Amino acid sequence: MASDIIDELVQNLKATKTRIFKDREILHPEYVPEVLPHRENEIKRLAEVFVVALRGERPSNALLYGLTGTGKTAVARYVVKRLVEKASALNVKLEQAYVNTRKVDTTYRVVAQIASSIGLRIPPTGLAISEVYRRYINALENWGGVHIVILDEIDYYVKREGDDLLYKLVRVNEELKNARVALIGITNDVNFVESLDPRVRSSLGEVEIVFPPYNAEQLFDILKQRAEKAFYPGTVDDGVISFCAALAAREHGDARRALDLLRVAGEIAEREGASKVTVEHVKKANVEIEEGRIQQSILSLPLHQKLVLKSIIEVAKSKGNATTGEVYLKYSDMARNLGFEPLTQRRVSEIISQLDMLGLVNATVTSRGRYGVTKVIRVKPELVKTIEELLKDVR
DNA sequence: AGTCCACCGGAAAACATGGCAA
DNA sequence: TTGCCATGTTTTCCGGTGGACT
Repeated sequence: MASDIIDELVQNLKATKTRIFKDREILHPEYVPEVLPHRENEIKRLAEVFVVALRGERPSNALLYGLTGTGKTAVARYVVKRLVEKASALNVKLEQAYVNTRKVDTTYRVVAQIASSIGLRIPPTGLAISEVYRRYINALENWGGVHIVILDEIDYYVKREGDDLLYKLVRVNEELKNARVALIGITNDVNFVESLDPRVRSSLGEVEIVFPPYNAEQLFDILKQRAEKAFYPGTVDDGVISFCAALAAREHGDARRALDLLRVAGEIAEREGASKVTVEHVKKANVEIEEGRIQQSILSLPLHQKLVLKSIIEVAKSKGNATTGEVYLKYSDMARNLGFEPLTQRRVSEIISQLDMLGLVNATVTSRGRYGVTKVIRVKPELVKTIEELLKDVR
């Protein structure tokens, strides 16, 4: 029985596998293409600054700004990758470290990851940060090359952990005799720089490069270029591509978004066994991306978060909205019925804020005068069903 | 003009876990 | 083994607050 289903899927896979995608990887956000259209100026500026690394000198630090999906990361990785290739051809000691400080989110782990790119293994925990730091500097000194460190999304990091690490990294060269460290900071938040210690700012931002958003035509070129490699000829018309470009251009020219749309549209087309990707597929992709994001975030919620969300739904269903106090009562009940000790209201309040940030509910602090200040929580009606369904049997 | 509600949200500290080094 | 460390979650404590109500 079950094997029939599997057989069928495997049949489908064989039948459709090669029809639309030639190489799906090309559309993945991580992929760094050989050519970056409409970023020639940025590439040139960054390369001009960093090329001195090939002489073993320390390049100026650079700071790249721009909204999400404007090619900051791609440009940085592209330039550095090319330089490292050149360096090994010229026998120059040059290495790169790339850290996304939103994913790798503590000082310890950031330093550990930077260090690992010059072959230094740091245990996942157990050491004092100062010790990790010392080991990195020693390793650098023994190695004696130029280390280019790309810190992606540093605004997130600095908001959480402060700028101590940046301060140290920026001044690390003072402690080094043989080796050099150069930084490339990447941020989405233009105001972020203001919040930095002035000394860090001036030295991290020795060179600043601003990435303007792409417009629809530029997005079209980017998609077109990738689509030619990712899809078989004749499976994706220009009309489809420009539709993706237009949708993404509406969202401040986010190229990542555009690529996602195109990739998911292709996947849908493939699933449906269509021979071409159509505008309809793109529309479906647009919906699917959003729904998938929501489902994903609900299902991956920890138990208490789920209970809180469930309580919100139940309270809001009868009244239209809910307040922290009401939700807390409901939640405490629920937790006790299931045999758990409820968390404190302070904590639940925080959980509600998190749910808000995930976009699952809408919580705004509102003063109701005589009746106190509280979060008024609302849930989008179209989400209620989905959430109820997904949280039906939380235990 | 002042009161006072019902929370907010920052800060610190407790607690739990997991790991290193010697 | 013992002592130290990082990290993540939650609790404890508490000053702060916008505006309806008196």
